[in-house]
Amino acid sequence: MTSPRYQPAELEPRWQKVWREAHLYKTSTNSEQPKYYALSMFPYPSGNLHMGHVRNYTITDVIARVRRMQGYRVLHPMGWDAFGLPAENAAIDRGIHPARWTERNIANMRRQLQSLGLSYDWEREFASCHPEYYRWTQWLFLQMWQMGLAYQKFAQVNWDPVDQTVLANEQVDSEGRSWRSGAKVEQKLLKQWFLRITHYAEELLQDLDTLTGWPERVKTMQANWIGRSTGAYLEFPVVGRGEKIGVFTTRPDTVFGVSYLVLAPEHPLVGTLTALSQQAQVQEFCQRLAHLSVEERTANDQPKRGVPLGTEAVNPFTQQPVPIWIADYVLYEYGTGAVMGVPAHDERDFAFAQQYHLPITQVILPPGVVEITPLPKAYTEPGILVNSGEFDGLDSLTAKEKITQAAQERGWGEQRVQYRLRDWLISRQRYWGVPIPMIHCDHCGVVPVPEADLPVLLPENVTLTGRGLSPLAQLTEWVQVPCPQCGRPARRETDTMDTFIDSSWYFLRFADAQNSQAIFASEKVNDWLPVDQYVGGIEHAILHLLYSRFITKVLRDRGLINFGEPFQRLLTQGMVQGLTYKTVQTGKYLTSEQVIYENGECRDKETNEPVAIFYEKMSKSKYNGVDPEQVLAKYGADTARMFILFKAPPEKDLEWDDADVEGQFRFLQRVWRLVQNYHEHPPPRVVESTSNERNLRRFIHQTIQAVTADTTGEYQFNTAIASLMKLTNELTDYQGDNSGIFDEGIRVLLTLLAPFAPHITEELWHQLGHEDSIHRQPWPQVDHQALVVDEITLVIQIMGKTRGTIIAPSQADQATLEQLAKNSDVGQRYLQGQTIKKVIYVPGKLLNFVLAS
RNA sequence: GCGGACGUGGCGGAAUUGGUAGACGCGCUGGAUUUAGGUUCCAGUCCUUACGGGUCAGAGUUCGAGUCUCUGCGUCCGCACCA
Repeated sequence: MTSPRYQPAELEPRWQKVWREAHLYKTSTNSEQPKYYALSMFPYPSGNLHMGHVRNYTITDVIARVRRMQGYRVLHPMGWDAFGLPAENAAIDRGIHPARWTERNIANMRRQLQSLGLSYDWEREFASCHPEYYRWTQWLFLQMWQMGLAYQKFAQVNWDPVDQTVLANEQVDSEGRSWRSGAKVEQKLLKQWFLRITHYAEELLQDLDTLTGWPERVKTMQANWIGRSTGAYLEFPVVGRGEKIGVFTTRPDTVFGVSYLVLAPEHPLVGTLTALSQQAQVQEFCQRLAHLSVEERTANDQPKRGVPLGTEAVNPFTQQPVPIWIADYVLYEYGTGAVMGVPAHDERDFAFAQQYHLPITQVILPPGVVEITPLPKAYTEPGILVNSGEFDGLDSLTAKEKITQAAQERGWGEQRVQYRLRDWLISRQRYWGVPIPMIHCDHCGVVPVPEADLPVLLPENVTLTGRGLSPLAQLTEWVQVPCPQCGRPARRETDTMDTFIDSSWYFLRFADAQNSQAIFASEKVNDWLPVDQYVGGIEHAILHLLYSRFITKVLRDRGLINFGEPFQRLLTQGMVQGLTYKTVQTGKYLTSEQVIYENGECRDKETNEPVAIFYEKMSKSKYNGVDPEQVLAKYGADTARMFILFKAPPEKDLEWDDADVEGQFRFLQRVWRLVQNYHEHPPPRVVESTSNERNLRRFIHQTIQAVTADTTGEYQFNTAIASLMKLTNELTDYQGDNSGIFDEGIRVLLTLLAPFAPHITEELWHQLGHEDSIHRQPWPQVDHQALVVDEITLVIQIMGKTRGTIIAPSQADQATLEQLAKNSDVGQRYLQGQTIKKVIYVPGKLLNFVLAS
């Protein structure tokens, strides 16, 4: 009798079809069961799955499958983050309508996902570009408008010259480049829509402490991004005029050391406060700055440049007049857009004062220093106040309080908390996004589209060129509408929303995905949410994860949900890296076919240039990608899943290695053979239990314990699979004299392996004669009786060094064990003629003899 | 500059949280099967002939340190003129 060979290409699609037709992964709504919501970040439908997706979805799938077997009702959905620029660019480049391009991509990626054997409930699928979804995105925007959280203002905004749109601060990297196009971002003054995320700054920061299931570094990044600082708001009256200049400072204790004030060049007071004599110079300075990119302007190593306005303000504490300047190092967007210059105690002010020969007045002495000597650089640490009138002799900490208090009492200022976080700019001058549901009327102003008129449909017939105005603005017929309030002719808003809004609430919609009457039923969302386990890339540490937390709090305050944090546990999976070839000198990326190995060195076939080989994140431009479809075709989904989970722990980067993929394929074949041999040559049945049998049973239950811990506590799928390999080896080597335990071993192995390799386990399960799906089996329970041992290996240490082990009865007491140890070979060798000063006994583990030296 | 994470065989990575360092896999070495290559199976694989020595380096706490503390070195990541 020949056993069938393991052929994933045949059995995987076969089982996928069976599961689909049986609705095996439909979400259970049995409220008797505890709920579990396992979610991967939904993908942008670019057209093809990459390995990063495969890793992300495999991790979440295992978690979902384990919970399902453990008796939870599991929500494990999938959808599409389907608005965005690539669709529009495809339309411009290839003349395909974004909607059709997107639908086609979704169809292909859905097929790819299904071939991975992922246990999604496809009945809850949706795409953010469908009106059934985005009408609720618009509805959400209207709620925020009513709450005063959505507003329009003129602002210096980040303009991406390549994608022809504005960007949020979060979408510009530290080099001043667009997160998407990589183009250097320019500054433009435009009227734009914002969401008032700053209203939640304090809560977004505070609640980070409650997110115990989040990686520390994500929380740190968010905390830094929010950037809370405490200090004082102080006002300096302008000499001879009514205006006052308000500044924010974290160092009110240095206020007696102010030798000038600086406004940001964009500050509205610049115009009125510039003296006639300085007008030409100031104008020229501002114009020069306007031409600089953010990066050029804010580079740290640049000399600080500025111009005096020719007017003065009075320091209320000293009654001394100080000159007012404008300078490039003061940011209009932060604080009040104006600062007090204290050169002695601020590095930037020090550099500026030196350059323009402004006075440097020391008002803080380092602890222990009593005399003022000229400073070589700014002293920025706390210290003792001098030259500060009534506050002399106080330490910085106390002085901060007292001076702020004094300012408050005398009407010069107040205590203030300042955040680095800015409001979220959501206007996009692009087509493929959610139309902002607002109407501009010359008589009524900005008027929201009535809820009954939602959705504001994105018009289909549009010509996309990528140039000029926002595409919607060119559709005169679409733009012209009667005002909902007065009925007179009015214009639609032509900007669309940042696609990050779509993804800031999609996790809520999955709880009630088909609702056509409301954004969702609150009781369903309150039942399923928060997400128990969220899995995605670290690149969203700030963007998506901060926005989602914000929107969740907004909906809570609107009374729609009863929780304030959307994601209980967050797992940020590492990158998938591919083997990369790059020429050493020219830095050119090569394919594996373009290189040749000579004398152990790698060289460019064409130029003979030396080539560096290393691992780097997979990407098309680096020729280091591995196509999931090809891997699936060659080894099948189970092998791909096993490899990805085994090669590295989920948070760490993963180096793709074909040899290791082979290794996983071999392992699955060993499992296959084990089961074939098992039911072809059934071992004889014996009733009595032997020590051999007890050992096997203990091994089986140790494996259950280990795999359960690795898949439900800290996720360590690599060690879970290692345990399954050990069990497989143990069962393969087992010289069976009783079949009952061996049966149990095979059954446990297959059920524990099922979440990782769903197809092969289902096939083998049925080969063993079972009718029901293995994925409906309960998770194996640890029998603690089986873990009990009658003999233990006790470690013998002498002075803390391991010198050997002894086998001892597990019930033996310390005195017995000590005697056994002394009589053992190790004892004879090391303890002869020595004085034992002390014995350390760790029950079940070790005996340590401390000798008199 | 500020903040965070990390440093273990040839490689990816384990180590019940202070108790036999190197599980599991890859690679490699030898052997068996095979006409051969591949597959499969068996044995070995931290260094050292041994005594011993080993978790980036150095110090400390402890009966005992990969694990805790301090110093230094190195790598990676985030933020960066935020007043």
